[in-house]
Amino acid sequence: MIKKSRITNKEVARVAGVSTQTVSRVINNRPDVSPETRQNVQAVIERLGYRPSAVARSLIQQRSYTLGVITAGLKYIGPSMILNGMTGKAEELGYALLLKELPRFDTHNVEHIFQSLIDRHADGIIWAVPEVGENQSWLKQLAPNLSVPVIFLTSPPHSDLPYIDYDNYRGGRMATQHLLDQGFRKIGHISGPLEWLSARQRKEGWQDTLRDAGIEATPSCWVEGNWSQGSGERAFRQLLEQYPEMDAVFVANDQMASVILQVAYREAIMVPQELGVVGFDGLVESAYYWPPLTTVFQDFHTLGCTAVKELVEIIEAKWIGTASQITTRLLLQPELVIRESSIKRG
Amino acid sequence: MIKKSRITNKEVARVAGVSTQTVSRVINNRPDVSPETRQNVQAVIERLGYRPSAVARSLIQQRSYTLGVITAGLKYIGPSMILNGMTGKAEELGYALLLKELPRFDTHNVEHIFQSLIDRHADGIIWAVPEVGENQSWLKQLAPNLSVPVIFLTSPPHSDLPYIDYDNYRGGRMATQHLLDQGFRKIGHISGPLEWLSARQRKEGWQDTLRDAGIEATPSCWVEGNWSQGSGERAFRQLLEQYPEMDAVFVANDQMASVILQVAYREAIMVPQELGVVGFDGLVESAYYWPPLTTVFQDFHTLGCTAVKELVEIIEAKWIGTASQITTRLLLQPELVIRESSIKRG
DNA sequence: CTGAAAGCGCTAACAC
DNA sequence: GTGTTAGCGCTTTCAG
Repeated sequence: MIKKSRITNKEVARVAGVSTQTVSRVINNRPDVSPETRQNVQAVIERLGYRPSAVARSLIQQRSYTLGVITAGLKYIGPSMILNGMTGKAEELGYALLLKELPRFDTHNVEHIFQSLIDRHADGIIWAVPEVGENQSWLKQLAPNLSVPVIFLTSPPHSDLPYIDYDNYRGGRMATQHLLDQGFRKIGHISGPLEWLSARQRKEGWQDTLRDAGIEATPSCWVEGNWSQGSGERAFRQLLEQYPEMDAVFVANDQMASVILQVAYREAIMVPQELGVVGFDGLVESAYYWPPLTTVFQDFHTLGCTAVKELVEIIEAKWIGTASQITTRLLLQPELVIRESSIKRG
Repeated sequence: MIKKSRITNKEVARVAGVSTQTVSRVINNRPDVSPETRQNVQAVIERLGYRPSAVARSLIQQRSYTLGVITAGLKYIGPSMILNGMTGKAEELGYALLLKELPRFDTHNVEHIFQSLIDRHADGIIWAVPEVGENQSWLKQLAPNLSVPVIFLTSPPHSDLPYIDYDNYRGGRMATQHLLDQGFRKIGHISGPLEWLSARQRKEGWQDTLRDAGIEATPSCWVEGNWSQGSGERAFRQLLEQYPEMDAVFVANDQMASVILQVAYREAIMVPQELGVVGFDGLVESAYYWPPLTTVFQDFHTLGCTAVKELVEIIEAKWIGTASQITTRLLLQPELVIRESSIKRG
């Protein structure tokens, strides 16, 4: 039962006729309380609907069981699926989540965001913002000086900070290799904005795989998009023009790929016969595009789960005094989901 | 600058040679401090990188400047866009967000979720979970007994609790009326799952509008989907069968509508000439469907903003002692976005 | 204008 | 087993 006003330890103690200390022992399941006393106190707690104040506890224990999450772009599905994974795991592990969202992906001044999380005694912080432009370089200097552990959800920061991410480079390679395996040779690319590390990595994967196959990726083979549908259409039309012999295209995300499928359809370019298409991200809807889209699947939900799990491990280790040397560095492997858009039929 | 270990008020006081009280006055911008003292203390604060503990403050002030948010289905775009709106407004108003997500939309036992928020001294709670089945009836009994204000992001709870939502019923009417205006007469409907209040409301809007136009919506005119693409396809095929004379369809969300457009295309059903289509939600991608989809737009971002704004107003009013009678009840009006999928050409 | 004392709600450390 | 004392970091009295 939830009570209108806050019941305190003291009141419980008074009603139960014991000291606040004993009440404390009971709510913390300490062994050194006699069964009768425990039962009695327990009963009073239930009757009064007493709940210990997490705030007071945080203050005395110097632990809040709270994780700070810094994200950006919640209006896109990727970041929110990551968050979705985090909430579940956090709940499971008994941590609450304090959420902050940057106004833009490339927001620069984020020190006050960290501050506000630390002011609230967050036990650890998850930086779930993609690396765009220079938005991380200075951050990487800041992070080691923080009093709480931070884990990055972005590719290798070229430092010794803990991180977890999907291997975008390998994803790019997988997509391209798959198209090569299908017999496509003139493989174009529509990238994300190159200020994004992940866009660069996907593009490099494409480029290197072609090179390994003895094919050179000239500048006319690719166009830069900005992840959005609109940019996908523009990029595709430009690519058709500057690379007319193209027989397949690796698109850096599914949203742009969806538009490309539609434009191709309208322009009577047969997919996959005349144009193989592979996307990236593995959005649920990509299975319903026409034709169904082959894509590189990243499990954002798991990414979020894992981030929380790892961070909590670091926190607890630090707490127990175990080597705080748990420097998590995980590069998760994406998965190629093969559908019709890339299967060259006989 | 961020410091590795927490600097306390006391330390600042010691270094500055004043009492902790004076430090407190300075950080709270109280007028009763001499300019010199203030400057001196200010300098020490900067130098030491002192930041007051929000936790200690919460404890003494009985206010945490924290809002609890209970959401569900973050892996879908709607809930996350709402959240996106909340983070911005909360930041602006100086509140932090404590995030909880229900494992499922129809999670029943949520008392412990409220508890955990209250344990952490949230100043108010936003219930951003759609009404599904009976998941709210008992909640509405609980809410008035809570020690903190709660605001609902769902349609009229038939009680006196504050809420904000989009008018789903009117949205359904707008969509249907628009199709009628375009000269369509046999207007079918693919609804969301009817355990959802919003699905029922949209359907009712469709039904009533048809009735007002002297058209009866028989059971064969509609099929129930479950919001997903897959269900959309199934529902559409069934509807084609049981309502072959249908000349337009109002689909309860854009995701299902997108699949319907594709199926129609493949089956050589011309949209909009042979079949007018209107969706619901106003997803960004609906503008890129083929043909571009007419849809009922709800601004989720604004919904989230407004929720935070209203809740904070209630909180501050309560704090100032102003009539806690600010019972917010807002039904926002959705907006019809007309695109090609519903324009009957000459 | 400034400081001393008290206490928010809880728990660690030590008595008994 | 249980109570007492002290104090987490801050702010609200109330003196001076």
